[in-house]
Amino acid sequence: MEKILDIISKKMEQAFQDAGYNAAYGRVTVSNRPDLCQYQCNGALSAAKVYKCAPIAIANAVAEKLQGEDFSMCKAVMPGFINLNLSDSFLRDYLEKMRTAPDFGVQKEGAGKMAIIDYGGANVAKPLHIGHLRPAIIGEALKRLHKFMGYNTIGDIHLGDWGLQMGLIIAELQVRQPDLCYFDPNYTGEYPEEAPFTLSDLEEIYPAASAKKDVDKEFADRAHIATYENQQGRRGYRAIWQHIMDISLPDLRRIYDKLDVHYEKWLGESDAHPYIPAMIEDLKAKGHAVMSEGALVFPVAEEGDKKEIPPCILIKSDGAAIYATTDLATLVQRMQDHHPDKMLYVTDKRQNLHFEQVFRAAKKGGIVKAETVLEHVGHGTMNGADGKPFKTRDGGVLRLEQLLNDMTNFVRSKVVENKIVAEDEVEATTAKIALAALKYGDLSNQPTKDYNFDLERFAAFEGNTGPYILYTIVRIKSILSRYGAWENLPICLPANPYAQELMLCITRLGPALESALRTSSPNLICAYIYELAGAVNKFYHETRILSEENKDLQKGYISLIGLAKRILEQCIDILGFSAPEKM
RNA sequence: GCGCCAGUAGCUCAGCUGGAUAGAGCAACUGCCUUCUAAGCAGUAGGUCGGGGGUUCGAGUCCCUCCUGGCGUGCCA
Repeated sequence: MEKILDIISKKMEQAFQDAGYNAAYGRVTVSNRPDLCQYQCNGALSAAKVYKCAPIAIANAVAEKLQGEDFSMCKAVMPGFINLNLSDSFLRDYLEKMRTAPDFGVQKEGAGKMAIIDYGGANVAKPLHIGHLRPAIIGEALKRLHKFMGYNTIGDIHLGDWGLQMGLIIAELQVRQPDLCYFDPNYTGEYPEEAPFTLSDLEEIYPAASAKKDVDKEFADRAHIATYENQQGRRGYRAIWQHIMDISLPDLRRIYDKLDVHYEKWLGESDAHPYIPAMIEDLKAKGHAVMSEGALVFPVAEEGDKKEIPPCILIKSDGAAIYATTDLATLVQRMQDHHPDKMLYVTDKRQNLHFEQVFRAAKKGGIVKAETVLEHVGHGTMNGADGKPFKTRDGGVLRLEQLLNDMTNFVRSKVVENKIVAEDEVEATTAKIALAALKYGDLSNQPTKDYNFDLERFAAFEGNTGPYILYTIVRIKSILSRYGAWENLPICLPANPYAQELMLCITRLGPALESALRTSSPNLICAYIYELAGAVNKFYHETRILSEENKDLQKGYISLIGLAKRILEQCIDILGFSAPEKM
């Protein structure tokens, strides 16, 4: 469906033209003075400069040309604004079309296109911690948004399973259990099916090894060698690597499931490895890859750079591949397998330069097409309530699962206190509210900004929070279930100002989703549904629905809140959570 | 040094391509439940938009400069 702003802008542009002015001045925007009008056009003010006459004269001339039954008001006011109100019938008809159209008539700009969203970035052998929350939540929301907007989507977790951390674990394991067959270069038999370590062993080994490499240079060297040898396919190391994968992945999946975050592809850096040699040869042949300071690099600096862009390092001086190498090889793989039109990387914003380098190399090297969209969605850091980096009491990093448990426990106590749901529904309801609190709390911030995590504020049952949105939906559900069949009732004319405001708010769905997509900003969806929920609650408060005696009017009311409910549910589904029946 | 980002109410943040009176939430205070879930609604109070210049009829928004904080800046990811 065409957006209202586009419809009335066209009419306004025509009116400018009819009045003898450039049509480009006719752009209409949502009013910033809702007390005066619904929509406004400021074009006469800018036009006045060019045509050298009073803005109000232009506004008057244009307003006179702009007539039609779509408007209940079209008025020029000082100093030269043109204020517009839609007619009630236009509004009703537009909403009725939204109600009956698939996906509310939102324009599917991604139709026929493929988008790959790379988010998560979990490392195997390391427990998920709070640093993994944002990419998971933001990435999942962006993926669902793309899907809703018509894209074919693939979410890829892009595991960290190939870098130095694997070498560190291998090296540390050798220190602890030097006699294992994996370390015997002459061993030719089958390796045991059972790993010589457990999940909790791994979770202890990695941080220990990581700390050791900073103080023990000899150990660090061994870890680098192990990294390289593993990448080269040393049998025993690959067997250990497989054990690590087999132990880690189910646990990662378990926690992502709890977050309602799901990946179509569980590929990692290791999967890109087979693509590296040919890619390197190709880049060498094209003259892009050159030796510098002992490493093979791809210079990506360009004229006009404001700062010095270091070259993209392809092969380190010790022979091993690096992050940039696997990212480029992953692009080769993705282009071959899926031919994506767009790829989004959701990671910490501090990796911005890295992606700038990789993207430049990918374009210059012909790995992706010139028109392939590559975007780094760099997110900020989640800090503690005090604004400082989030630490546990003993100074460690808080596990993601612990964070989720804390939130769940907090919410459960409130759910129990409220006594609205039956005892056997407490857990399911709690889980939904906790997830909404956590995700909405995160997603309502701009992705790029750091924010402070405050459990009590996020889970607060009032204000701009996930629970507030859920509560609004639950209230509507309650009315609809008492009313009965509501799905096929037509929208009626706006019978009161609250209904009108709600209807106007509903029409802004499409633009809200579009700008969220365009700027990769799920927070715009949050802002939209907060506004919509507010409009619903005001309407709810001011309008008796179930006791309305005019049955046609009542049908219209029911239809209206039914539409609002469907939109709210669609939006929170994009954000990655859902509403309970009661709360 | 260079580059990027941020600085808006006591706190946490919105503010779309410059436009009419800078908006929410929390905290504070005040009303509204015998009536569809008060996890709600309505209201009061609170701001020289980091400082200073400039462009413009008009600047939180654009340009310059300074201050403060964070981050990045070739072999980690």
